[in-house]
Order: sequence, then C-alpha cells, then structure tokens
Amino acid sequence: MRFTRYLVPTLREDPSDAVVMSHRLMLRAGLIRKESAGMYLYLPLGFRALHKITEIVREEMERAGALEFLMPELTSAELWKESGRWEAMGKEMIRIKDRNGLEYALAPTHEEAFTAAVRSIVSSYRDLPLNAYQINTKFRDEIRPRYGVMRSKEFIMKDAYSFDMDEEGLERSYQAMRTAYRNIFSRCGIETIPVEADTGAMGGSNSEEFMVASEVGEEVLLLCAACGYKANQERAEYRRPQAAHVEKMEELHAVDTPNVKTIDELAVFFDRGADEFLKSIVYLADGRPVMAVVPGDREINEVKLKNALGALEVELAPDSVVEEVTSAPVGFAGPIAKKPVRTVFDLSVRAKHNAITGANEKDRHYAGVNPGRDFALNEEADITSAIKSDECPKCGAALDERKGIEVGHIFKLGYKYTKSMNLTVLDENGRAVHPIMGCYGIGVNRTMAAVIEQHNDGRGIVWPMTVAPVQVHLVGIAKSDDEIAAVDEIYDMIMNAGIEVLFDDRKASPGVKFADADLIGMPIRVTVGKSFFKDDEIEVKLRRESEVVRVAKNAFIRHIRGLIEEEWGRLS
RNA sequence: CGGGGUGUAGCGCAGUCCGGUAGCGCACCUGGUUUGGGACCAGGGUGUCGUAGGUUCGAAUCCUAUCACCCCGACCA
Repeated sequence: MRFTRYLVPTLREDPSDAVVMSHRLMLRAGLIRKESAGMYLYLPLGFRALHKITEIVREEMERAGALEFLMPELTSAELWKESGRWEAMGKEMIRIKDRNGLEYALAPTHEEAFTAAVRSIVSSYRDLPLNAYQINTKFRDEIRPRYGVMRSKEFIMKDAYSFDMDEEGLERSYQAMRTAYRNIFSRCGIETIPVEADTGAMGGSNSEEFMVASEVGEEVLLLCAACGYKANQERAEYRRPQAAHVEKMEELHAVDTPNVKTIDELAVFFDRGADEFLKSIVYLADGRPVMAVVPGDREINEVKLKNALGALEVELAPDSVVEEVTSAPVGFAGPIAKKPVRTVFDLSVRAKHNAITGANEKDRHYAGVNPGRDFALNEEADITSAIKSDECPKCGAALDERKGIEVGHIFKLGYKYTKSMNLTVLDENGRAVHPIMGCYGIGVNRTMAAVIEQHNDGRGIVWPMTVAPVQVHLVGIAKSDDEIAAVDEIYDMIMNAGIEVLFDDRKASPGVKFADADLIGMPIRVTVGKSFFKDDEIEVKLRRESEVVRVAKNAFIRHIRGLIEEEWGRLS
C-alpha cells in the first residue's frame, strides 16, 4: 500500500484529552479516532492491527476445539428475564425499545443468548462437550469511560461458553482455555499476570483473570514474590497478625466525643493509631441492614462482604437507616449494639484489645473495648481488602501490590444458566440433565491497547511482528524520476514476495518520513535512498533496534524474510 | 451521581477579566527552491467562537439555560 493512496493521519502533537500512552499513540499514529466519549472508530491501519489480534484469537480458539458463532447484538428482554438478569444487570445494560414498544438490550455479554441457542440446537450428550465462541461487539454503559479503548462503552470481545456433561468435562474445557489464553497473549507479545479473581455478577466458582501490569490499571493485584500467589484485590486473602499480648484489659468505659466522627478525627482526638479503632459500617444487604466491623485502618471489601453474607447486592445504608440501627447520628456506630442487627466481624477484629468504637449514642464512643467480652464474635469472616506488605495467605511473605488491566477472564460458571434457562440434554440413559458451563472472555481492543502500552518508546509504537498492521515500512528518498522508478521497483519486489508493506512515497522530507515511521512503528523499516543509488545497498532496520543493516538488492528479500521469521519466532 | 476544568480552523492553543472587523504555531491548498531525522520563500483561511435565548448600537467576550468533552471522586461514617 502506498502512503499517498492510503490514509494515515498522523498527528505531531498529543491530543489534549489523551492521558495514557496507548491512547495517545493510537490517536497520533492514526489508528483510531474518537467518535464520542467511550466510542472509537478504527482507521484502516488500526483495523489491520485489530484484525491481526482477532486472527490469533481465532486460531488459538479453533486449535482448542472451539466453534465460532456470530450472535445478534440486539437481544430481546425475554432472554434476560429468563435468567433474571433483566433486573440484575442494572444500569450498565443499554436498553432500547422498538417501534412496537418491545424491549431489547444491546448485549453486554452473551451467556443467555448462547444458552438459549444451545438449548434449541443441542439435545444429546453426544453433542457435548461444546465450546461456542464469537468475536463481537459488546455494549456497556460505563460509569466513566476512559483511557481510550481501554474502557469504552462499545468494545470488541471474544467470548466463549463451554457446555460439558460434568465437572470433569468442565475442568478439561477450562484447562483448554487456560492454555489457549496463554498462547494468545504470548503470541500477541504481551506479558500477562494470571490472577485468582472473584466471579462477580456472573456467579460461579473457579476463576482466573489475565492482567497486564499498568500504571493506569483499574484493578489492584496482590502478588507474592516468595510463593507465586497472585490474586486481585477483590479476592486476595491475607494472614491476620497474632493478637498482641496485653498487660491488662481495660474496663469498658464511655468517652464524650463531641462531633468527632471519622476515624481520622478520632485518631487525633484520642491520639491513637487508626488500627486501634473498630470501624462499624452499616450496609444494606439485599435491602436488609447489616453491620460490618473492621479495624479502623482497614478498607471493607464489598465483594468479600457480599460473599460472606451470601447476598446478591450490598450497598452502604442511607443515613436514615444508620440512625435507626444505631439510635445515633452517623459517626457513632459500634458493635456493642442496643438493637439487634446482623453483624459481621472481620477476622482481624478478634485480635484487638482495648479498642475504641462508637457507642451508638450521639457524641459518645466506648474505649477499652474487648471483643468477646464486650460483644460476641458471632459471625467472623474475611471482609477487608489485602494491601501491600500484608502477609501472603499461602506462605506468610509480604505481599506486593501492582495495578493491572484485565485483558482476559476465564471462569467456571456452573449450572446458573443451564438451570435458570432450563437447558438440558439427554444422557446415555435417556435422562435429561443440565450441562455445566464455563465462560471465557478476551477484550480485543483492550489487548491491542495493552500491546501498545508494553511496546513503545519515546518516538512511538514498536509493534511486535505478530500484530503489526504491516510487516515492512518502506521509506523512499528519491529525487529524480529514475530514482523514483528504482524505489517503485523495490516496492514491487516486496509486494511480489507476499510481504505486507506500507510504502511512504510522499514528497516529504526524510525527517518527516522517518519520524512517521517511528511513530507508526512497523517492525521492519526499509530505506531506499542515496546508499542504494550510489552503492546498490538497501538499508534495513528493526524498529526495536537502532542498528541499520545494508543489504544488496539480490539478497534483500531473503534478508527481510529471515527477519520476519525470526521476529515471528520470538513470539510463539 | 458529586467536585473541578475545558469548549475558538484538522491538531495544539491565545483572545474572554475590561464588549468594538477572528488570531498564533503546526497541518492543509497553489507556485517555486529544497531533500538522509519533523526544510525554505511567496501567496491562500478552510471558523455556526459548543448550542439556544437574553442584555447592548454592537457579544467569542456580559447574563441565563442547555449540551458535549476531560480530570478527580463515588459513599469506609
């Protein structure tokens, strides 16, 4: 493709609204443009890169035995009502009505659609196991789209759903996907950190997220360098320190604390560390008030809390509920309750002595609070988030904390959809049984952004060979007609060799061309200029290296073929 | 949803306080000279100053409403 006939609108300056590197470079290299917040269009070069990624995904999915489908994007409300997610999905799902008032959702995911499809197509155990997948657009009404294609309202996802007769089958399907995912990401040239994860709104058991470490990552990962434990913060466990030995348990006594409410204020007021307070937060779990009690220096992990309570939904209670439960204004809640309310204590509360907590009375706190003596630890659970330097749950070493972007997620769904939507097949004995499901997603655009996050330098993108829009960037520096014809000939040679090439045939100065070549970042740059016209040598340079190799014309094609193969080999 | 900010040419921005003919750099178009790391000369403005209303002789500028976009936060008592 000739630059002058192609469309590569590179930008010299950073667009002002791009804050992360991948977003900036995608805009500047002319790969994408913003349509509006959270919606991006792909220009031809960007789309080629996206294609390269989807091709890798496709190959690995096929290799793992998955079958490619294409599902409708517009999904009827009926489908979602069957599984109960018409309500559960909430505002994240974009809903629309047709002219007759029929309701639809723009699919944010396709469990229901695939379950219904399989239900109507498959009826025998002989058809299982089945892993059905698609590469398709998903719609989510994100609270706040940001970081370009990293978090957008509309994005491309590879989603796969496996159906097996039993748990052993599911385990095989799951492991096949684990392998496929590792292959996919390594072929794309990105390093991922697989971590244990919560199964979220989808419901299920076993789960692994494929994270890419990044400053702008939206998830926090806890990693153990000693034993390799990896989990995201929603899920990460940690060991609680042993109870410190105390000389003497103080008497429980009330202290006037006029208008002192927050842990920070209390710490100043009492001149004690935040960890010496017990923070008591009132939540509504599926609409019922629940009190969660944790050390003052700890964050409540709502995912863990939800799981501990067996609730579908937990949210902070409004002030009115807090006042009713604690008989006091907000800021003075504590576990020494006047009114009975379900109370969950974090595992670390047990070890606290002579703590301070709200007295469930305006402007008063209790000091000398001792768990077990002053209140019963009826319900204990892990409901706080692990943080940096907490002890690893497996080996006790200090955990490290990193931010990450999720590019893939695999998990065992179980029977949630096959039961709620009544998908059955007949087994060997002619009995109807519910297959067990697994679900496997990859954010394709996000993967592309992750590739760029991991492969760039001060000048621009440094595409890995496997996902580069084209393999070779040919820069022609020709003046006379003869020279132009000579460069054209090289261009034809490359094309005829079946090598993907972008030929910068513009009448621009060399500096402009080199700068654009660096920005766009094709893996191999070929320069045909004075060294060719004088000495018959073509210059070949890898984008990721600075060394320029001069090659004779008759050895040239062989040379770049070798480079392509070599680069490809590094990534498989 | 809360807080902060920004909307002026394709991109980056000035002009707004203090109302008086729409600007700068890059990009772009025409002609010419150049050509190995973002050339130079000459000419050219491609604009609903986000939108709507108001004040005024006169509004990018003041007032009101509204929309969009960006950043931070989203309940830890």
